[in-house]
Amino acid sequence: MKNSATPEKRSEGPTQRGQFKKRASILEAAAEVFCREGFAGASVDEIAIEANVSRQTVYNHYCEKETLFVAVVEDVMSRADQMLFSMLSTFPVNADNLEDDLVAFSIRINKNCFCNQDGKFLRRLIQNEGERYPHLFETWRQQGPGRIISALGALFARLSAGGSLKIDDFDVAARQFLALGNADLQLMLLFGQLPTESQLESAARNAVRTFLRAYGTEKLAERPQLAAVSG
Amino acid sequence: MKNSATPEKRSEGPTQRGQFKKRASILEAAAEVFCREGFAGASVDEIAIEANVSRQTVYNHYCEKETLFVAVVEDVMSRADQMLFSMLSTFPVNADNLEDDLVAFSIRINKNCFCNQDGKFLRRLIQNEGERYPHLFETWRQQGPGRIISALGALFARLSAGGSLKIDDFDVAARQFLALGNADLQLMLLFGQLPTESQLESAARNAVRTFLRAYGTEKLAERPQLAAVSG
DNA sequence: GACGTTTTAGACAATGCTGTCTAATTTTAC
DNA sequence: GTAAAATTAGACAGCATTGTCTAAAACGTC
Repeated sequence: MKNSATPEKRSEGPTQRGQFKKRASILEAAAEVFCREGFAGASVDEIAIEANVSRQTVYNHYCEKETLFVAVVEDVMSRADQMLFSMLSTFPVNADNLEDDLVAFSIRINKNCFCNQDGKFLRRLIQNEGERYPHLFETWRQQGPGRIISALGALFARLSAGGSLKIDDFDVAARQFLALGNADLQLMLLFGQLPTESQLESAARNAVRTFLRAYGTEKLAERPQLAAVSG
Repeated sequence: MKNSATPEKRSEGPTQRGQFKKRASILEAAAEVFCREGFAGASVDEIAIEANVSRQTVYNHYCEKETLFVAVVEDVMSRADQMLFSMLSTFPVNADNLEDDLVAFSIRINKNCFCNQDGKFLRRLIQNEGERYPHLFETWRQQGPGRIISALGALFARLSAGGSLKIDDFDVAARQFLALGNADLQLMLLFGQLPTESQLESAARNAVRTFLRAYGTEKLAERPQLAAVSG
């Protein structure tokens, strides 16, 4: 009874035993190649080679290129999702040292959500294929940015109620916080480059400083801005 | 002497007479298709059909798909460039009504640079092919965002000297101004959607309000923020 | 109307990619 | 060690695409 492993239409390939290493290796390689070449430009051969796997094995696990693509996107999204969750659940709310806390938070969210390989993948693929696979990214849209915004908004609401901030619209402030945190990095990110530690640091400092100038209460001393990121 | 119109390696196709309509039509269609499908996904046939032109005509004007792609990118970039120039050269510096002036400017720069078809094209293509064609986009990087930033920085320096603003680092402030102007629109832009007039308006209001809270001098009354953009 | 140029439709070879198939080989569980 | 499951290399058909070529048609200008 050969070919019993052939994946049916929506099956997920070899089902029973513990050969997860191949799957993981395929997913990882596929993410790399899809990110580099786009969906149309990526060839299954290239992915198989980069995964140290035969092409047939790829087709054993994922019946079509598109199935593989969807699996990769879902994999990256779920990783990004749990990363985001762990980040939001550990945010310190000390209120004293608010500036340093916000800087640390901005650095962490940039490093772990926007400025890593997964963030690059999602940005690129959503921008390219988002219109072609509306429902595939729609869930991410709600669970990713949507949850960041509302969690940040809730945080700002608490800080506002506690008197550390003075904010009218919490969601607007949340979007602005994220936008300011990317202000110095956007150009590099557009070109696919990832920032260094010190670029992350100075971008976050500049962002938080301006954010607190706009929304902070009168506790904050005025310090000079850091130098711009050349990127 | 047939085939005298065949483009040599770097020639630009049929040279003498006034058949610019075909060229323009090809460039327009190619921009559309490259933007929609990416470089690898776009077929020359598709472009020819969308341009109402035979495939051979495309090859008469541009000897390869890549030649056409470079021409399209340069065309879009030059259009974006002169649009940017006309925008920066007409900025009003009244200093009274600073808020409304900045709002109008933010709307105009978003509408004419980031949130139109050319902006969408450049964002998409740079993100996808930027690493593959480094020098092609490098000039844009300097002449596009670079000039916006420094022109805005210079403007802010003037306003700062005149006492309307209080800014430490003008380039940082310029980047932040642009980032704030996009804060409410980034998600739509990522998904390839273009904002409506009223979304542009409210995004700009929110941005300028926060910007002036951070950098304005004490002339500004406090008004409530507008509702968030749902897009 | 004549002439040179441009455009067109279609055929064409070369190439690369997708997805299938097969038969041999390796891995894994027990 | 054995048997089932998974992997491999390779060949393969089908298809789309790129870029070339040709001969006919359309165009523009004088």
